[in-house]
Amino acid sequence: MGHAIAVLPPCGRSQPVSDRPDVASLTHAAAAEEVARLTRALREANRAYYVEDSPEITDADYDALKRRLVAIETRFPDLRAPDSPTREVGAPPSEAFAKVRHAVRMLSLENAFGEQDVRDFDARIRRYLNLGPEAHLAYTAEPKIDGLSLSLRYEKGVLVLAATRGDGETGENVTENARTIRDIPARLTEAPAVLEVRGEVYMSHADFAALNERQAAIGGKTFANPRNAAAGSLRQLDPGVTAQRPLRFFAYAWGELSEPLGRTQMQAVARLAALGFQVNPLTRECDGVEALLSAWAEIEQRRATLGYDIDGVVYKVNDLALQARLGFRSTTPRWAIAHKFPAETAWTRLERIEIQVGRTGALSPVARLMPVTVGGVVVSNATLHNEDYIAGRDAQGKPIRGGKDIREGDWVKVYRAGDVIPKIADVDLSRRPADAAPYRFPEACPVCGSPAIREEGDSVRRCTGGLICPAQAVEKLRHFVSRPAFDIEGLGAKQVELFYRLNWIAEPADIFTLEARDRAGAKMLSAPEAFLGAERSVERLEALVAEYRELLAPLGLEIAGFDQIGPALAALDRTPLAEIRGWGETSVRNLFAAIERRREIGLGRLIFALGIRHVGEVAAQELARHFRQWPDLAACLDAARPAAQAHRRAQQAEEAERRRARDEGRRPRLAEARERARAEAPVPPQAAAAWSELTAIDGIGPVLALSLSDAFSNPPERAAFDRLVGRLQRIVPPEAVAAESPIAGKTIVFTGALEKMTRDEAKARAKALGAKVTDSVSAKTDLVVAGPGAGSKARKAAELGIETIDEDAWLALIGS
DNA sequence: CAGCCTCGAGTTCC
DNA sequence: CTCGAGGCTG
Repeated sequence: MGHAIAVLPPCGRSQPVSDRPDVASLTHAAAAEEVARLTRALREANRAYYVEDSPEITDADYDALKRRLVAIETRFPDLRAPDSPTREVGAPPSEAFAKVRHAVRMLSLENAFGEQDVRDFDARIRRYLNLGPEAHLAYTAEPKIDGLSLSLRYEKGVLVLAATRGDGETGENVTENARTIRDIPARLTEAPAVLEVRGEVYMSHADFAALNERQAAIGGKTFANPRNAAAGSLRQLDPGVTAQRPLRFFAYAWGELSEPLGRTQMQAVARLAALGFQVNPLTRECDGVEALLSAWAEIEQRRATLGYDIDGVVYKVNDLALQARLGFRSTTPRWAIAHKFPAETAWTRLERIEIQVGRTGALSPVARLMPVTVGGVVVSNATLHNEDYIAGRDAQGKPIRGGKDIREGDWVKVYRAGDVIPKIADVDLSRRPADAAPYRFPEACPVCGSPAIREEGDSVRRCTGGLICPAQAVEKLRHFVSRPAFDIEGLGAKQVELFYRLNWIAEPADIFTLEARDRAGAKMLSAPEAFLGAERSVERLEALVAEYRELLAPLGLEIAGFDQIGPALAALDRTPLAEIRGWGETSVRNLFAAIERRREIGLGRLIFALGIRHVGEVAAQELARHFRQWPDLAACLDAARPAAQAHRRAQQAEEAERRRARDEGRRPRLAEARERARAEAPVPPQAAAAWSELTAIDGIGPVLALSLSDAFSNPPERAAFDRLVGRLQRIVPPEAVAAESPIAGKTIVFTGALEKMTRDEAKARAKALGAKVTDSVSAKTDLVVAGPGAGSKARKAAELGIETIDEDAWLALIGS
């Protein structure tokens, strides 16, 4: 069984750090010996990594060694040498936790906020499994604990690894800390050879209150709520501190297993309890959706008396074989959902509305609030989405049902959507100040002053400044260095922003020349005077002085007036980065090494990093898989340009026709308008071919194709791409997906009825195995799976001589 | 052509 | 985490 998408290596296998005795049980002599050994190993690894550029051990192993050394040094402070590899400057505390890959991804859950969502969930599952509305379908219901998820790996019954969820794929190794939690057994008897138990670490209300009292008494920091207290406690560098914190653990799921825990969710949970884990006593089996809803109501009633925080009820399909059939979407299982309790709300005053400018130029209004506690957290900002949201109208200008226009000075009801994002639920009109005026949304970018335009049918107003706009430039850079993009260690959002403001980096390519400029003693991209520009208004000058005062103070430079900004920038320009306050030899060396490492980058990451509108991680990966080489992508886009232009002209013609028709009060003749535009400027065949190659890629439609074409044919933007690519050493094509699967890279068509699985399932399986599923048979089709009742598609396949198999042969082929 | 599903973009707080 | 919208399916 197992819905395990076991493409990732099991965590912690190659590094037997766990075989070594607990730090707590080490003698001083043994510790000293191990410190010497770890120090040697880390030095050697550093040398291999930085000097020879050929890492001898993996990052995870390196982190594991380092983590062990930190633990020993924490227990025996006298063993911490002044030149210990753990003393690297600038490494934030979280770096001390090794990163570990989960053998089986830790997913999040889809949320349901009302009865209807739950009924939709049930209906969707029935549809997917081909079950009628009356068919018996059992679920489980259990309280959703408000803590943090943890994965515990047991090998031969011994706890070898505890990892936080992280991004679901990679978490942090917190084994030493987890060992101090009473509910987490260090050893299990009669456990499977490999067992990954997943559950929630939490703190009870009573323990939380006592902890905060203790913290207050010793002048330590107190926590806002039990969840933060639990998170803060688990992520202590010193396991000794974690041991003092009253953490608890409920088990409710599992990752990699060497043998099944049972046939159903209920059985598996019972087995976890039998193995010695705490499982939530309110977990129960529910027959059908009505039973789920009454379980929800009952658990909500008992919420206040449980003694720990819960934020909803989790429903799961009980039968594990059905869970396996249902499988996963990109980040959530199809067989589970979290039915949330209504969010807590609080009233406060909206002080003012500010506008932020995003990477794509979107102007987003944010409400600055009088700080207020909502659900245990102090909230001082809330999103206002867009212009219409504030005005209380929808995109068509019609008033939103119950919508009110939101004004500065209003009293507003705040809640945290999904317990995270603060939003405004209501406005108290009776308390509105008499002088409150409707908010006027700016029609120019507040950062660069360019016009901010709202395209027809679009809900957001966008700054048209493009790369001219500093806000957009910074946001693009932040996107570039973000985790799913270039992910340069030591160069986070904060740093790129600083470097941008100091004029050391203006575009991605500049990151790769920074070290050379630093060495040459001239990091700035243009002379300080030129960078600061000529005359300005008095207010602008004051703003600049304030901005640079704040920016430069942490670097040890005091700014009193405008005249001092230039010289300060010039002084920084000459000073090697390693000598600037806040930086050190080691952190600078690490930063430059991290930048060097990224001269080799996956094509998908590169495409995503460019920050082209509509092109996210998935589309970028899809493009990379198709083109495999950067020049091929660029060539296709160059070739497709006339077709893209034609597409845009056709769109504009359609739009114009729509407007004309509306004015004249007749029905628009869109096809005609399109046709006319097309006839005026015919598209060369190569361009048409390139355009269809593009739009034939899974997930790439005309909007994405146009956006890509725009980016590549806009000269300044294209030049920036080319400069960046010129600075890279190697662009790595994506790994062929599941190359070992018999259908990898093939194009498959399903036709007729399928009896043993639904069409959705069959498609999902085929995609997971690296195949492309389409629904029309063509010369490009590799395989047709025909069930009973197959008609024209099967005939066409036969005509074209395409391999056609039945459902049983298909099942045999994919091995299930 | 109309729903449905997924992806992309923007946002908050610690 | 949510909303809007792009793309695919029927």
